[in-house]
Amino acid sequence: MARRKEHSHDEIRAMAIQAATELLIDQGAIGLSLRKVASQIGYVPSTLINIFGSYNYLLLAVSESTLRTLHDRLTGVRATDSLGKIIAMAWEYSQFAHEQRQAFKLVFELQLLDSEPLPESQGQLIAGLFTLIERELAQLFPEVTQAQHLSMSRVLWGGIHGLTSLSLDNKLFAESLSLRDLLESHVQAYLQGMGYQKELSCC
Amino acid sequence: MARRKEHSHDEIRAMAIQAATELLIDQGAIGLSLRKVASQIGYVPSTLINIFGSYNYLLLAVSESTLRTLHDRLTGVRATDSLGKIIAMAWEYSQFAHEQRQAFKLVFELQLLDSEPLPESQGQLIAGLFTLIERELAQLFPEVTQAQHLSMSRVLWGGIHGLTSLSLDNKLFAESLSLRDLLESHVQAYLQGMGYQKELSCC
DNA sequence: AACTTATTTTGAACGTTGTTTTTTATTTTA
DNA sequence: TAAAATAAAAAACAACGTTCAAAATAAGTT
Repeated sequence: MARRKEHSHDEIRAMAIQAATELLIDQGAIGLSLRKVASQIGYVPSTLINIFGSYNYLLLAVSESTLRTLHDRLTGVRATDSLGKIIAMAWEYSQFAHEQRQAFKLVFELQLLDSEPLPESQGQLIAGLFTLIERELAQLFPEVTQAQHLSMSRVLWGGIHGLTSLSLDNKLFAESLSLRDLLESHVQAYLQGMGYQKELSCC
Repeated sequence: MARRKEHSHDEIRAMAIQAATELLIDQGAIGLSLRKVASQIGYVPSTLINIFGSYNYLLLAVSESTLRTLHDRLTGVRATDSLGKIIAMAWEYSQFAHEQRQAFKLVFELQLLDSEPLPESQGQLIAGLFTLIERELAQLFPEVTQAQHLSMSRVLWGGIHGLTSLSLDNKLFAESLSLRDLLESHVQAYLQGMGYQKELSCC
């Protein structure tokens, strides 16, 4: 058979990504498969393989879509000062992770084969998350080099990501502690340790 | 057929865990399967299912073994002071993760079904990692409550784990920065921000 | 010692997976 | 209109985890 031409390839791409995301949300990662996605949108496995290249690349497209949504959520965060903004973004990051648990985990747990190189777009999307923090750091530490902004943004985001990931799998083993407080403690104390003083005249 | 009785169940358990670990090391997570583990040790898939309960539980046993090794590595760390010890353990943690990349990822990415409850032993093993840091925090902050030691240990370990995980997947996007420096910056600055002063008389 | 009963490993079967290859139907081109 | 190119579907394939009935050994009984 051939070319029903009801939908273009780009349309099929979008349909597949959406169907996969929905399956991921209400069936979990275990309930997601190429065949289910295909049947969900009225197509057949081999058609999706032709379009995406492989099942892994379909999952990568889902991951990319998730990252875009996350990035949009983070740019929407507002706060009065840069410190508050970093803390608010940290909280937004963890909230998103909990709301879209399976999709979030997919982003960081999907592993491609050696024959499936990671597209640069995916890397740029993650790097874009770091940039959001670097911008605020430039405000907080105008006297410091950009290389140090880079370093600090990695440490900050690494901690935010680690706390979020562990919390997501209930591996913090501290029921009495709230994730929000942990995130705030991390950001606040690290920046303080790096020399940040909240409009404070001291010594 | 039955009861070759060449090996006890415990022996088969150990053989399977070791074979799985070896497959994991030199074939990657993709090259690991119940059937391969079985054939590697001269048994058959259903035998391993009888013993472990499911393939997932076999993987959980591998994860447990990995956690034990990691814990042993961390307890072997020596340093002159508590701050140095935390930093050294952070570095040891990340080194182990890179050396046993696939096994390390398995620990945090294995997801059980709802019908497969997580054994308490697994939780206690992870909690045991936090305890190692709590002990040092008690030395550094003798005046502070245990609840705060708990909180600080989570923040510290969350950051260490996050930086390590991102580095493991090349998702830090900062080739110029060394993981070691990032870990040290994290631990040092956070503790400083929390009030730690390295034998310094100030103000 | 022979027979019966349990026990335990196995082999075959099942349903599902991603992927490859072949077939078939449609569209485009000559 | 006929031939060539194209694209979707169907079928086949190999591998997976799991289940289940059969088979072979061990243990227990007479």
